[in-house]
Amino acid sequence: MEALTIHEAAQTTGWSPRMLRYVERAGLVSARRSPSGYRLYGPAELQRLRTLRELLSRFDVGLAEMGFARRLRREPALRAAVDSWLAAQPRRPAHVAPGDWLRFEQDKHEKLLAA
Amino acid sequence: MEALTIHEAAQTTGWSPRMLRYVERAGLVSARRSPSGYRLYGPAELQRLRTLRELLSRFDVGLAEMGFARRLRREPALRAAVDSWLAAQPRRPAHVAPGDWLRFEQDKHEKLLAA
DNA sequence: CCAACCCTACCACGGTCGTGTCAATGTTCC
DNA sequence: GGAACATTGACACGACCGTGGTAGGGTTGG
Repeated sequence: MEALTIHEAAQTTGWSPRMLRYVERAGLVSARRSPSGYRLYGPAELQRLRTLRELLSRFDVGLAEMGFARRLRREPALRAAVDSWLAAQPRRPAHVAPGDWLRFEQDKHEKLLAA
Repeated sequence: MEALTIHEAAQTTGWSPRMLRYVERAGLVSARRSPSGYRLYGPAELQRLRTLRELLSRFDVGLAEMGFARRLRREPALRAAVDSWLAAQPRRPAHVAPGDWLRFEQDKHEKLLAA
């Protein structure tokens, strides 16, 4: 089985060994461990590390923000609350009376936060 | 027209005036301005401030994280990249051969990042 | 056995977040 | 016109983020 040590994985992915450990602690890319506790990076992890790196630099996003995105996708209640809060913001549709729109969104919030 | 000054809005929403200005600069809740430049908070803004406060404390989320969620929803390319990266993570379905699953996700990433 | 690697656990340091306070200046209202 | 508010800008400060380093101790392989 082809598996790279943390230093080798760093070389081929553009991260530093230090950052690979940090990325793992951030819950984004974990490596399996050898019997003695060494991190072992397989092709899947290497690919994930490369695309992660590309994503972060292309959009100027941080690891913490990726962590929050991950949280959004595994906590449906959080996602629903955030989504509905944000949905109530933008240019409200002109064909809905402002009062009605507001009441609609308020109700939605009450229901969601009551859960 | 019923509109509160920043101090009054603070009282009834649980924020401090300082934080109301901060929230505005974070792009989350803006107040319209009086002719002389004073912020004027209407019922809609007050409601949004209250629900925002509830959301943040209930889920232990920060303003910056809400800002990122907002970014996710208004930058489809970012959202697609983040979503697809995260989608490739969890326990991969056992009925798909690991190699195939990996290649599938890699292809998806290449297509998305090439856009 | 020894060099070269790995582990965790710390210290450091500039940057941002969340918050308060203070200063200098303009507005409202009695 | 003076008290009580508003504005922006700055300084401060503890907490966390991203990153590097170092230290003390285990593992691997020639």
